[in-house]
Amino acid sequence: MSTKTPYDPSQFPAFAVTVDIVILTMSAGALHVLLVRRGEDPFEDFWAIPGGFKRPNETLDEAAHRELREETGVAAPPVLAQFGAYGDPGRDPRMNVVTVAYLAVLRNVGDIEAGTDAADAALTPVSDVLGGKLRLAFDHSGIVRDAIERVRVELEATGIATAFVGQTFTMAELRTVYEAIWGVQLDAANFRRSILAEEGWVVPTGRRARPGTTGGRPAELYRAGRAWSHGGPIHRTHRTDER
Amino acid sequence: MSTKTPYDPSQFPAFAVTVDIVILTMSAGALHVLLVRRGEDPFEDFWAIPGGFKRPNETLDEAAHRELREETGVAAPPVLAQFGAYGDPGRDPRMNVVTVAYLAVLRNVGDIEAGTDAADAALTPVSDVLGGKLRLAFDHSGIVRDAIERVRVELEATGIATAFVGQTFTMAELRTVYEAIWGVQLDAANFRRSILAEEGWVVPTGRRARPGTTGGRPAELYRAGRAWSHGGPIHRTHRTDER
DNA sequence: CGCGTTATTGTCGACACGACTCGAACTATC
DNA sequence: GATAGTTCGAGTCGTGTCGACAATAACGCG
Repeated sequence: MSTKTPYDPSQFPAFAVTVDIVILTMSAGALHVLLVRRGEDPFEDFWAIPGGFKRPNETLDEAAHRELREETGVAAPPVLAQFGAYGDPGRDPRMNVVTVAYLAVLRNVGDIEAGTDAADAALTPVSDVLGGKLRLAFDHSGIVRDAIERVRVELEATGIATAFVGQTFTMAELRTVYEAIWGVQLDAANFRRSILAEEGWVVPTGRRARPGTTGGRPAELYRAGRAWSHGGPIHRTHRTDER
Repeated sequence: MSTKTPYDPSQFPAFAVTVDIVILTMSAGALHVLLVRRGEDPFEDFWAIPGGFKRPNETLDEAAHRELREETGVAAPPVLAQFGAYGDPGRDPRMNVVTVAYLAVLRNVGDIEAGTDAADAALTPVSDVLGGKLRLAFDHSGIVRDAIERVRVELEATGIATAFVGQTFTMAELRTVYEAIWGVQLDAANFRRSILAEEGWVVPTGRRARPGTTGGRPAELYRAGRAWSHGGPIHRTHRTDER
């Protein structure tokens, strides 16, 4: 009723604050998430997303960068953004833990393999997590689900798509990002037009990719220009195999 | 390098976790935020957004509902959604505090006045906060800024607009919400068509509002139907007086 | 060189959106 | 009660976008 809270501020409850990271990347035309296998007691041998305790003298963003660097060796990811906080009582049976979840996007798998132990970490298709095939430790399944939903929205509103492809890329590679994340089929011709209509977002390099083993006309190579913030070129209208 | 963190988990640093709420409502055609005046030492007499400590036996959402009820008396707000976490070192000079920020939307001012002390709380135009006229306690100015940006995005992607108007409303009232939050002018005729085109979102009641003192044809009254989740009817294309 | 494959360019119809106009229904004032 | 002013609802029209589809270009391979 009153503005005075009935809770004594001098006796505030203590929490552990952790930063967990959902690391996404494209592999073989499908969206993958980096998982680590737990070796300790709660949820031992379960797969989990990497994370760790926040230190008092660092910001949340700095903690996320530090954890990502410790896990993968990547110092400057294309995308590393906070997207949610999770603090349900009992989500960690040992103590009261509030975790701040981050979404990271890496360009290719080579970056990940360099910094992590292959036995303890693995790239897993996100469909295994979304479909319930693979149950993660703690509430990490729900956190991954929320991260995917976030990246689906960001894909339409921002230029996050270029974070999934290499420094130079073809239109087909970029289109695969949209198709894999949204689960739709996009017309190649219309996609190309829409991307090029957003002036300055992709810049032609003049070079061409060499065709694959199946032949075909070589595709032009582009590199990412500036990012946009409102109203990207590709909009989510028709949905085919939505999950 | 390795997956083993060099930080000892048994000696994790303790944090206080708070939940702060940016409470938004429409008043006199402009977007307003509810602020409370601090009476205690850090930032005494500064304006701040309401909030309080999270308890170990409640979820973050439950803590937000409890704080909102304590501050305003409102038990079931149309919108109460988490949008960010803030944990910069030194943001609270007393101790290490990580706060989880929530966005609340209330229908009208009457709800607020009932549960709070008028001397300690006030509805303030968000333009005063965004424009830098009013500097809030802690990092609350930035938190409010992020909340406004969030509601601007949600306005385009979801049906959050109806949360700002009453249970029944006219097209002009609903249009005012978009115009105030985006800072644009919308054509009344085209707005009406776009809203009605999204089938089932607003439901005509058959009744009519009585005209104001200036006369005019009485407007039809609508009530909110289902909410949508992707691709609302009104899109942000032209911008006039953007801040 | 012909064929399959892939990338790029072209065309066309449907539809959404913004700018604008006009009629409908009410209040206020003379 | 007639008229002006005001607000809302409905119609029109031109432009631009978007999706579907066809046509052409550039490669590898046999």
